[in-house]
Amino acid sequence: MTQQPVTARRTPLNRDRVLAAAVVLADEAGIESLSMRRLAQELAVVPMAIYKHVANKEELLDGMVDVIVGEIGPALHNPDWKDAVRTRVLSARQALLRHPWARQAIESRTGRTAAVLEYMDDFIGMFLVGGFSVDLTHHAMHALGSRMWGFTQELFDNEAGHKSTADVPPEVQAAMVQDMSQRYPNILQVAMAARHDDGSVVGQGCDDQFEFEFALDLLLDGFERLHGQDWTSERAMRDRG
Amino acid sequence: MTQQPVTARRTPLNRDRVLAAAVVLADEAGIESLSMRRLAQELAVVPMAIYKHVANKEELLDGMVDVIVGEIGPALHNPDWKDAVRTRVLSARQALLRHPWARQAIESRTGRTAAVLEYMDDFIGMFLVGGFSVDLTHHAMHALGSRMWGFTQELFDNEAGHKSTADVPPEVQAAMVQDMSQRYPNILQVAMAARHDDGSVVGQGCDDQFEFEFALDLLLDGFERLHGQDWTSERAMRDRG
DNA sequence: ACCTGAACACCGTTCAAGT
DNA sequence: ACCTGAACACCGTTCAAGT
Repeated sequence: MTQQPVTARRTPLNRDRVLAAAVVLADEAGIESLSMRRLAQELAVVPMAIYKHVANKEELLDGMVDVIVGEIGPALHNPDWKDAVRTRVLSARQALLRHPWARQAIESRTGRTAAVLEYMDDFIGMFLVGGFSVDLTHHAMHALGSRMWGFTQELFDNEAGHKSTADVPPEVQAAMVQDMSQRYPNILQVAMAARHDDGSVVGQGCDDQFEFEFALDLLLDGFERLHGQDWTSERAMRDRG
Repeated sequence: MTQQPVTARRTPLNRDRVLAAAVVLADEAGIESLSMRRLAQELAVVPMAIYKHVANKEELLDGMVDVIVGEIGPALHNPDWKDAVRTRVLSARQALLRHPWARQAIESRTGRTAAVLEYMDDFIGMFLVGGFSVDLTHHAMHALGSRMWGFTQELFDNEAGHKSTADVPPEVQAAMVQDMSQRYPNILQVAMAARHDDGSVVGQGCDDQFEFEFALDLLLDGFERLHGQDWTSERAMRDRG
């Protein structure tokens, strides 16, 4: 029997199929490998066919971010704002962790799509339902910044590259530590203090999830304190001078 | 008299001249316009000549980040850690604001150059000199995240594009607000509450510097509190369960 | 040994020629 | 009217041929 043509050939292209394929391609080959031409190839389609469903590459990336936002759990209608916000941020983080490229994509977007605006609107709603003033909510959103999307700037690269310090000869590793301790004594101290299970050097073994929650809770506790004392930006600006 | 050849022709190329030209080009034409070929043209040099001074484009970007880091004021040797950190972060912010592309460049770098490591080492030193435990310092650095470099994720795009809401007809603006108030009522509330001098809509009129300092101080106050109660990550993890 | 033009293997997107 | 091949105007980087 003859081989069936790939499904991509049979079912007609549509926006969702384009976006889904783009997400898979970015997941598997990395965002730097995502090109209109490569994507078309993956869809078994001529490059220009994609332009029927997204205006250009920018719109493709917007759509991909929308897909990720769609994977974030819904906002809880919960009077306990702290729990609601915390839960949703950690849900966003889970979605982000499934798609390593998403962080960079979100950072690079300048405009905001409808899906993103909806997410933010819901997010703001959690503070307001929790009794926050519009004023404090505004500044809290700014303070959360990218943590609203479940990510933080990493201190050190923990991407591919040094997944295994095992294949570096121990004497070379020792020399590196020696060198680091002279050049960057403070970094070394901090790196050594961070628990590590594998005896590796910098940027390893520190628990990203713990770091994320540490910073998140620090901010949430701060918001709670300000909320409790009826903080207003006007008063804060007066106090500052 | 004959025109002198451009200085670029006469003084031989070196790494610093290449980096300086790249910074100027990115400042003036935007980071998206910075290509090896365009940079070569700006230096009145054949494209391949640049490769004598930087291995590839990645290294060029690394070097450009180093230039910006070099513009940040030195760390203060100040027992008042809070003042020292605050001052330096705001100095970093000034440097960043002079080079709009720098934020994206820093975010995109995975490895860390010597200049960046030095900056971080100095930065850590401010906490240690201030009496912080290595443990708390570690987590504080993570919590600061990109704020260490003087930037935060913007909530809304305030780049070029809507510098003047003036040229949008008022009836169109009114219709947009009407539409927003139905779709994204919470965003609209927050946007309206943010003071604005110019009667514009979303993302305008909110004082970025105030927002930055608000979040920074919230974190610094949090660090101070934890420091005062001899916080340790071990205890925090035990408490969390 | 050093320098560099041409070439290679790509891009995103336009456009006119085909059905 | 729709689709698409070829073309355009770029990329970063390799490499061999020139000095």
